[in-house]
Amino acid sequence: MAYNFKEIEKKWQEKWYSEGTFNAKNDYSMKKWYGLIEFPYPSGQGLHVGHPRSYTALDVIARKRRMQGYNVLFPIGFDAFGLPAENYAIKNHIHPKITTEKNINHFRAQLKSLGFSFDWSREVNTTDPDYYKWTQWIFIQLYKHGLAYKATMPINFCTGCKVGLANEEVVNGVCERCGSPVVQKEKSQWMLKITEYAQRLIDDLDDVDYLDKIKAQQRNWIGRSEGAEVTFKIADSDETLTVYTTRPDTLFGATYMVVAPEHHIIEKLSSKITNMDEVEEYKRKTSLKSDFERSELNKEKTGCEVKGIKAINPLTGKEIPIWISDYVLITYGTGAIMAVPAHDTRDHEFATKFNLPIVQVIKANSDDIACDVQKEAFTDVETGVLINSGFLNDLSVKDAKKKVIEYLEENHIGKKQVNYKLRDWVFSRQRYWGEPIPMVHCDKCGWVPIPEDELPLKLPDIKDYEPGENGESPLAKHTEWVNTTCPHCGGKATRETDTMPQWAGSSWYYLRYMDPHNDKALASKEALEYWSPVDWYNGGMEHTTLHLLYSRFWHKFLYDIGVVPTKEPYQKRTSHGMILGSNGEKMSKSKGNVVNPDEVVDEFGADSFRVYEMFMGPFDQTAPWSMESIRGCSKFLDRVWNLQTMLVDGDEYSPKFEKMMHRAIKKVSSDIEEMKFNTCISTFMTMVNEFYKEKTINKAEFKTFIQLLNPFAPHITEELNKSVLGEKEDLAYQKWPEYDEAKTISDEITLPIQFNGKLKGTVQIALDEDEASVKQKVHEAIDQKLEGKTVVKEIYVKNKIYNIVVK
RNA sequence: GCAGAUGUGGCGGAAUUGGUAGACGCACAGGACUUAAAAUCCUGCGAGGGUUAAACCUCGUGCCGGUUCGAUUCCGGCCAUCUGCACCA
Repeated sequence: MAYNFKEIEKKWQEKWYSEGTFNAKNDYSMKKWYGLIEFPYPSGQGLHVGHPRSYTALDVIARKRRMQGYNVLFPIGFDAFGLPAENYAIKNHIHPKITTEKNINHFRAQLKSLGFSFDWSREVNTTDPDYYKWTQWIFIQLYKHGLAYKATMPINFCTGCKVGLANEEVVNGVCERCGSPVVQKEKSQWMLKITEYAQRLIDDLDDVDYLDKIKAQQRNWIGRSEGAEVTFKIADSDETLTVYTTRPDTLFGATYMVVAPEHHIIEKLSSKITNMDEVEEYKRKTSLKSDFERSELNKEKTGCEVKGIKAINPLTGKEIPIWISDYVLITYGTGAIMAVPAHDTRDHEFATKFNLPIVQVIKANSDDIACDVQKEAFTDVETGVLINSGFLNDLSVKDAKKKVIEYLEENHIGKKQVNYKLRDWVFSRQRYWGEPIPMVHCDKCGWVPIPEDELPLKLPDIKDYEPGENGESPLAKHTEWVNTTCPHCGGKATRETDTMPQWAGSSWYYLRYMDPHNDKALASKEALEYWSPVDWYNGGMEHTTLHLLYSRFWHKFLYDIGVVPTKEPYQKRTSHGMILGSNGEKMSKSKGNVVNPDEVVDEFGADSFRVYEMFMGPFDQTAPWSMESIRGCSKFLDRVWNLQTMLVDGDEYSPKFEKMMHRAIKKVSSDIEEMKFNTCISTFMTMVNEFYKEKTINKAEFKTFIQLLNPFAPHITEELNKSVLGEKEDLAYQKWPEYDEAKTISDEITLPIQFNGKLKGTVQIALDEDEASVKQKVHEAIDQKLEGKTVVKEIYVKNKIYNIVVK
């Protein structure tokens, strides 16, 4: 007898969502739990089967928390600004607002069909002016506190379409749409000073419960390094060139310098440079490459000597040549390096190619370690000792670093410097479908934020979303919107026409959920105090270095200005693995391996879908989709449904199942906390197999079983609770089952016996049986196999194993 | 290239974190039920050898080496795959 999931699931969903069963309560005296999933971008393709993996996982936890008596906030919303909607609009001439609304309606219906316990009364949408009013408000606060500034930054510029492109739209250096070459074009952009928070973003990781791999990736991305800045004089000039190095100890070995092709020194000294044509040509070639291509190590090094100018090594006093090369990035450090080919792999490669001198200044402290620096750079920091380095000779690398920095500081030619790989956040987009940046430019007053009581600055309703000429935003064409008056002096002024990146809205959405309809503040003080921080945030590993870091940055800023009560937004962060197509590749239309969740729900039901996604593999690892395997989960739920045919009376667990029941409660309770959902499901399956084997289950066992299963398969279990057990109260808020530790422990143990670590037999012993007695039993069981062997040693690990070392 | 992860039967995976490798599921095979099929229920299922059947023996967790009474688990070195790299979200 199969259960009618179509009817049953629909019935419960209608009840839940019309009654608001799962809405958070406004009773701030209750203990709270705030669970968060990354709100989706409502794409035209609809929900991906990957979305429900994360949502089901946190839904399971949220449902368990309600049963544990928490006031649960488990909200949902839509991150709806973005490129795809805009590109669709350009192609099909449908306003992004319309497609976005349509897509959200589709997503909402899909999400409801899966029975997630979201609080739909708090739904947010980043494109709603009532929402982005506060995104703009935060930007203005950032500006007022000096954390938003204008800088000239390169954008990808398509030489064919004459428009700015996102990185994603650049494929192998050409425009995705027209195939024309893409170049880097300088443009004045809004930047956010995330680097000001770099140290705190590292330090405060100690106070949060993130997976270690997430912390590691954030730390590496921020990339703190300690070193020195050293200033090199340019011969016959007042100009200087400052470099950043993590190896100031090798300064005596600096035989040339390399600057990024964009470095300002080139312009400043252009009159002295004798091969400007060559330099310009190299710069032009570089502008075709991304930073990513430029930093690839295995590619052949390229470069060009800047002739006519020389730098002076401040320690040796020698003149050294200056080169430009694209492996030096303008965005890191000072955009210039001192090259020590003897002790840096990249410098060595470069020096070898262009025949530059290699001077050894460090040797190994042991003759056993080979180091022919003409052949290969010697980079070992631990075993190195300084040579050919004047006052640094015979020091270890560590001591030499210290001493040379002291020297540099005393002589005002350098200083100790901490550097971060993290760069400031380019916050401007030359696009239509984003939050307008609420700034006005006045010739007299400069940049002026619009008054806060005029927020939101609404995105004008335009029809031509085509990017403007020369990489301008589409908004730039709408002069009636652009031209305005200066809020400061009342004179003529123009609006900023760039919009914000999609990251803006998602950097603070978790705050809005706490009080989504507030029109006086982004959320009330009381709501922020009660709900902060998010207790558990789950999302993809791919968001670790961008979204997660950006939102931590914004949160810390809001903390600094007294808006939020906690230093960190998220107390705990976990991640889910991607779901791949059945061929083990990423799902994509072109590969034809996309699974539509609607079809799966239609064929197997929401509960089967949810159980399968939890069962398919370890939660934080990628897993391929399998239509065959989901059938197994659907079969499992049929077997659960049919347990009712073997149901007997009983208020307590029967002796034959008692241990299994207590163990199951213990295991499922802790596995959910550890996100080991796959082993929860296998526990349920094993239990059902046991009930089938005995062809009986009593009411007490049945009740506990459906309670444990409820967070995973809420519809079928609520139905069984009502129709079979006749309960009036839904499972959703019933108390989570408890177990008795004493009843999970066996008093008898099957003890494995090994010879040299290999299993040779087993023996039954009592729990904590004394060793002499165990030894006797083991030898009774195994002695015949010991014939002809010499016992060297016997090892007994209490209640675990008995190993006999034999010869 | 840099950074983070992963590698166990035909397949997805489990293993109390150093202690019986392969739980649970899929696929497959056999049986029961049925006129029959589907569904359902029951049984078997790492490889090789061995036995009428068992017992039993050997090998086996990407590869090479190490530590240990004992290694999927710890250490060193390789190889392969996946994810991110700042304007996709």
